[in-house]
Amino acid sequence: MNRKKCLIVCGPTAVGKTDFAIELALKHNTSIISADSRQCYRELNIGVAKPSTDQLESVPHYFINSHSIQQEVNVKVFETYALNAASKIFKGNDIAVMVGGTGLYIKAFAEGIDEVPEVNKEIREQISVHYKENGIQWLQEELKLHDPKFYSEGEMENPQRMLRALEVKLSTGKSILDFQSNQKVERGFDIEYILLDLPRETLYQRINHRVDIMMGEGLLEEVKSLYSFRSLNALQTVGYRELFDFIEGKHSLEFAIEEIKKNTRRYAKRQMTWFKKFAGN
RNA sequence: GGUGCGGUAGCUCAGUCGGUAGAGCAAAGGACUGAAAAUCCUUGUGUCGGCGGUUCGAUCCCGCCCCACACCA
Repeated sequence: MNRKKCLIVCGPTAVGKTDFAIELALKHNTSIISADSRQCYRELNIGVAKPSTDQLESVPHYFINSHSIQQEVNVKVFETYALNAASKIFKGNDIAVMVGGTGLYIKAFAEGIDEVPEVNKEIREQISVHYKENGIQWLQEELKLHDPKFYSEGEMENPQRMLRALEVKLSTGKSILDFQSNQKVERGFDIEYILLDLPRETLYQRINHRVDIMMGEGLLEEVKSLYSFRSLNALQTVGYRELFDFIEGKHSLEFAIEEIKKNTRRYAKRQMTWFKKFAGN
């Protein structure tokens, strides 16, 4: 029996991953698993640069429009979903195509992510409330008290990591660091990375241009229609946050658009640090 | 034409009572185990507008010139 293979197309935003992956999937007569933490939401469209309707009809896609912004989607959800999708695809194909820009999701799919028991929802909520009221200093004190291992080894200036560390410790009694094995799992299929890249200047021009196109397509109207959901994780997204600020009168539309471009460029830069590592393997 | 105020890092500016300079933003590099388009870390040499003068030494003081802004004509 043939060994199955997943081709993972990665690269910074606006580099041309979508078109490339469609061609690749058509060539192998297979399906695509998206590894994008925002395109999975059906309520998000213009701002997340989804494949076109035609493209979605030409190749079956997984993890596009598969969730609602009101659902909790995270790296574990993605890992489970993507592995399931891959096994479905491999029933009829030797090749699967994955494409996306979310480095952590790709890593979880390719190398696995350690199992951590569900955290207690109430604990999570309480921690969140306390943090909002008392700031990072409170988190530092709590971790010093409850999770000295994380306090000495973890990222003690990074609220998101600290929030997670604290909720895990208080829910399970163990430090999050003790759940982390740093072992890659064996997936039972081969993985080949295809890194798409462009000169920085060209990429930045494409990003700036794409933002203008999104505005022309009605991004502002889409954002307005989602305003009441602005506090959801799914809406902590470049292109949406900046326009929420504009809607609230914090700055002009021109400024918001420049911010979207800038934040997209920064995002692309962060993506590259993930993909350089993948491509190096 | 005259007067005033400026010309310092890509941008906005601070500063050096004369010993060749530093913040914010931008930018670059990096990290990443249930928010990841998130979150966090690191990185600051630039003819201190030009040419002269004074001085051991000038970005700083003096002179002239150029440029910008404001006001007066």
